[in-house]
Amino acid sequence: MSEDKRNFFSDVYEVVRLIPEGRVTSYGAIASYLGSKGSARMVGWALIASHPAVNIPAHRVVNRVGMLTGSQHFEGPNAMQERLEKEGVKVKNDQVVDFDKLFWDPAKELL
DNA sequence: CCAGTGACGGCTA
DNA sequence: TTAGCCGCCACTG
Repeated sequence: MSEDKRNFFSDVYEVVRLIPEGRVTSYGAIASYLGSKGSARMVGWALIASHPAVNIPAHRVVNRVGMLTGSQHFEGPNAMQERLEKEGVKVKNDQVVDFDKLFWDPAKELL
């Protein structure tokens, strides 16, 4: 594993950890903030690699429509949804309710 | 080395 | 408006 890639991973972890409770963001937003716009897949891939290794609220990261596409990669098929609801984020059919209101853009909020 | 796949996103028909 | 295709980047077979 190259140093560059590891740096990218660290950046992803840092941003994800900065997400406030009850708020969510998208892979593309993080990718864009890190300068890898268009490579949202890398963000998701980084989360997979980080999931068992680093303790980060990956459940607060969803796709651009607010769908819990990665719920299957968690401890259970609905672990991600339950965690979100536990933080006050309502989820309906693997899909975040009021996603546009709960959306947390690192490029704006974090600035 | 080549082809297929994937926690995505934007564009075109 | 909704549905489908292509592009990104790294990994696996």
